[in-house]
Formats: sequence, structure tokens, C-alpha cells
Amino acid sequence: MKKISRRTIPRTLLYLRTLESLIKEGRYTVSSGELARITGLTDVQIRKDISNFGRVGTPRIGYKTRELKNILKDYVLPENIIRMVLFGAGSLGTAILKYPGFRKQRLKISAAFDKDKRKTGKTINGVKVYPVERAPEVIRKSRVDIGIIAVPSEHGQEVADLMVGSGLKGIVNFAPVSLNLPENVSARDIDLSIEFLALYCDTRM
Amino acid sequence: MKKISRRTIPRTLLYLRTLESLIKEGRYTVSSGELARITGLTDVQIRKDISNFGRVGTPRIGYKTRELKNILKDYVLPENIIRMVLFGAGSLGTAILKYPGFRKQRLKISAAFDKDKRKTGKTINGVKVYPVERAPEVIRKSRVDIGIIAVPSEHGQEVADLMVGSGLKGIVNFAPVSLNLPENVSARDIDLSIEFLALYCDTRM
DNA sequence: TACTGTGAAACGGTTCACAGCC
DNA sequence: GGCTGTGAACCGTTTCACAGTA
Repeated sequence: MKKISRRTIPRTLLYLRTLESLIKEGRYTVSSGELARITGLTDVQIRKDISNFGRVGTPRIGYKTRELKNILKDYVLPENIIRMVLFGAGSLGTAILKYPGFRKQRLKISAAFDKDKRKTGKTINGVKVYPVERAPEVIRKSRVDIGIIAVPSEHGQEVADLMVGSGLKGIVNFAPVSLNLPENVSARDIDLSIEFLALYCDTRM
Repeated sequence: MKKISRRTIPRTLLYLRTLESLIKEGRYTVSSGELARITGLTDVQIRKDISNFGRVGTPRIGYKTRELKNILKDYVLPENIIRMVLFGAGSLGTAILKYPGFRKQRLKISAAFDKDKRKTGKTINGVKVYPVERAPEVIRKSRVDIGIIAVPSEHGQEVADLMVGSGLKGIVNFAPVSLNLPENVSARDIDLSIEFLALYCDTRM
């Protein structure tokens, strides 16, 4: 398996999303030019990205939607379901629990945790909310891959420590705080204020 | 005003967030090395970024936290409040309306819109929910800068068209669909499935 | 002809190595 | 000595230009 450059991965996931919608529309083939028009990327970039996965297109015709989808899936999605746990069942946490479209992508939230006793014990969209103390036990029992932090920023680091201690190797952090993590744990920070402010700067240029 | 490279902007916003927390702790100075340790970036990168804004540090001491904060703010934040509107008062929209920490960053959601009559008329966290039809009028009246899409993906494009028609120049899109937008409108797409899947790929490398 | 695939050039951004300074 | 500031080297990524092909 060839080495795929860091930034082609999210783009490939975007192609996958686009292909799924084209297939639903009944399309059999699509060209790099059309994918470019839809996604806002360039046709060359799309061809370069796809060429990582082999020679799969046909000159004069383009790519077969189903075939390309399957090939991209092989490279970029796992065989099995990706299991996640969520910390913080406030309004953001609840929105994530109710987010539609995870199942289709082989993503599943196995459990949620909260320290507020009024929230624990409930089930939100089929996911049970446990007290935080039970996190290590539940995480280990259910082979979780990724943890999501949706707690107030004061508690971000302690939750991260709990996750690392329970063996999680990937963290998506919605708390506006920088986490101190060991080298071997990957993280993705989503700070809504920063997203909005950065976009605003873009509009001024 | 010197030209600032595209990727230093979100980092600068991150420095700002970090400085604010250091100032709250009572810190007067901080070195690039310490900022690096906190944020997970490198010290050189931080110095390079800051050097865009002038010679502001002191050898042997570092940066004065308050002074640096004010300088960064001048370059990267506007004088006035940034006004936003939200489309879609479902669970994700509600979570955004309740998100704490916008005010501190001069961000404000002026109004929300939904097509579901059961949701319109309500006030969520002080923000009124209007029927979508009233969007152009409300947007124009209140000098809005940014629009947020938190509707189901089927309605993403129509909402985007409505925003563009009302004169918005920046869109943050949480719907997992590619928007067709004119050149002069900036957009930032946040597809939660893609974020989680891309992180998962990171953990496998 | 209208597409894919790709080596090579160009670009942008990060890192290096070190000068300058208190 | 321990910090900042920065030109130059380096590196990954994107774009260009064009060869290949049904």
C-alpha cells in the first residue's frame, strides 16, 4: 500500500461523500472536472489524489462512480465500525449524539459520560450516559478508538488525561483549551470561536 | 499593514486564547518556548508568526502578555462586534446558540432562522428564532457578517443561496454537502464525519 | 477529441542556523 | 546565557505542461 500524503485524506473522504450522493442520483460515471466543479477543488488535484490509489479512470469517460467509491473506501475507511465515546452531555454533546449520518460512515458513539448526576443514567438517541468515573472500565470493555471532548474548557485537560489513561489514541477536542497529550495520541481541535474569527479574517481579504 | 500568510491567522487566534488564559493566571511575561509547550507548536514558528506584527519581544525576557495580546488583537480582530446569523434551530443549531465564549471574542449571533413553525417565535439563549422567509430582511437590517448553516444537508444549498442573496460574505457550513458559491464568498466546511474519520486515519499512522 | 495520469516546475510554509541583544 | 528575530535551506503540496489513450 502506497504512502498517502497527509492532506489527501480529508479530500478523499470528501470525494467519497460526493460519490455517494452521485450514486444516489443514479449516476454511473463522473469526470475529474465535474468532481472539481462540485467540490470546489481543481481537476488536476483530484486526479493526482485518485492516482494514489491506482489507475482507475478511463480516458474519454472518467471514473465509474461505484468502482471509485469502493476503491477509495478500501484505502481510507476501516473494515470495522469506528467506536467513539463522548465526554460532556451538555447541549454540544447532545447535538453530537443526535448527529445524523454517523452510522452510514461506520462511525458509532458507544457511550457518553458526564459528571452531572442529573444527566447520568439517561439515554440520548440510544446512547447511555454514564458517570465519568465509569469511563475507563466502559472504554476498555468496548474497544473504543476515539474520544470526543465536549465539556467546559476548565475540565478539558482532566478528561483528556482520563482518555489517555484508558488507552484512547485519538481525541477530538471541542473545548477551547490546548491539551497536553503524549506523542502517540492524535488530536484534532475544533474551537468554534477560532473557526468563526478565521473565516471573518478571510472575508476581509 | 504587512501581508499575513493564510495559516498564521488561526494560529494567532490560538496565541490570543492562550495569552488571555495566561493573563487570567496573573502572568506578566511568556517566552516563545513556553507558548510552544502549551500550544504544541514549535518556538520558531511562534516567533516567526509574531514577527509579522513587529518587533515586540525582549531578548532574555520574552513577550509581555498584555502587550502581545493587544498587538495580536489589533491585527486579527476587528474593532466592532462580528454579527452572525444561524440557519437551523435543531440540536446542533441550539448547541451553537448556547455556546459560551462568543461574547468574549466579540462574536454575536443576531438571529436564528428555521422553517419549522414549531421552532419559530421562540427565543433560545436570548436569540430570536424567525421563519426563514424573514431572513433577507433581518440580515440586511442588522449588518450581519457571517452565516452559519446547521440545517439538514438537503437544504444546505437553498439556505446558502438565501445567504448569498442577502449579501453575506462568509459562511460556516456544518451540513455534509458541498455548496456552490460565488467567488467572492468565503466558506469554511465542518463535516463531523470527515473530522472523525480523518482523525481515525491519523491514529493508524 | 475529451478525458486520465504524471514528471517537473513553482509555490507556500516550516525549519534551520545563526546574528543580535539585554 | 538565554532569549528574540530572520535570511536561507528545506520540504510537502499544488499547479503546469504534456504524454498517453479509448
